[in-house]
Amino acid sequence: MHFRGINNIAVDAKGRMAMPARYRERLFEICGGRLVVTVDRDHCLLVYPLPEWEIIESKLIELPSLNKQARLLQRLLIGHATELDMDAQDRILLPAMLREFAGLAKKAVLIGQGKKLEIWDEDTWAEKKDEWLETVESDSGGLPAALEELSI
Amino acid sequence: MHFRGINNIAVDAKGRMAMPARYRERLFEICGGRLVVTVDRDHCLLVYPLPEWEIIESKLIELPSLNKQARLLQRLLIGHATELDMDAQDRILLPAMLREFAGLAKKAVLIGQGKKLEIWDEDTWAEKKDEWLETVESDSGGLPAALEELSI
DNA sequence: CATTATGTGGGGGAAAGTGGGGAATTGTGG
DNA sequence: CCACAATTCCCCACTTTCCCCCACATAATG
Repeated sequence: MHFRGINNIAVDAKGRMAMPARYRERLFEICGGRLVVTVDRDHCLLVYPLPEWEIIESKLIELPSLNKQARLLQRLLIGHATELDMDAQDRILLPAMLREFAGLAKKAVLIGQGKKLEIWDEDTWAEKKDEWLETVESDSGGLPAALEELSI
Repeated sequence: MHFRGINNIAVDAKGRMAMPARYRERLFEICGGRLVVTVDRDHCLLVYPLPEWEIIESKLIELPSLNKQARLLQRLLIGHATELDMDAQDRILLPAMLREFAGLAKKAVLIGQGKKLEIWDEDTWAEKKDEWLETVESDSGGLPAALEELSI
């Protein structure tokens, strides 16, 4: 049901990216290969099955229009949300603008994250990963309530 | 159903702008190509399908006339609202006054925002985007309740 | 080792985006 | 009311991008 795990992925000169085989069947069931890609504040890309994205989008649209934070999120997330269909070879074409945003060169990494997938530039991912390993240990102050009680 | 995603757009010397192909069919269904363009506080332009605009306009008109903010909004939004039809090539002609308002030069950006579209000058958009990305990270205090619990 | 599944790359046709000439329409001033 | 100017709109031509298709390379399977 959920996406998990990591895949090394090549992005070719045209900006295409093959969807790993293990996701294909499921993606066709869930959404007929219709995906939505958008940006994340950590400079990676988020990939949702279309129906899953629409739930999130609806929540965002319902937010009060005059609120500054709300508009900011709407513009970043909805503004960059691009609907992509998988082609006959089960690839998706990442728009140039989104590739630039995530600093995607030739080598990328696809990360399963539950209801969504994340695409990272390989180097960026490696850096961040090291960074997080340190942060998680030290900083356990100021967590939201739900996190304080989390048992993993 | 909703508008989303980003398009690079050229505004030609006459002030015309091609509507991206993926929106055309839908726009003709919804409103027969009849659009309303107006201004936004953030110096971009807002584009609504006519019926959608009429809902917004009604809400604005119903606001209390003695409230300063309300009058201000009414004058800005209703005052600048211009009805535009798409031409035979699916382009719209942006009035000079609105182009100036948004600082639109040759290169612009069209952003899907749910029920409406936004038109930005390319440079302005890039600046704002960077600004927002920083804001999102640092400032997560003082969010409306609906935002605190948002899971994306 | 043969055979199938999976990833990767590129050529070419179709569609979308862009720009400019000129006709038709509108508005303005005499 | 007419002449002139400005604007708007339609048409055509060019350029760029996208997407379908085929081909091969690499890895997994029996």
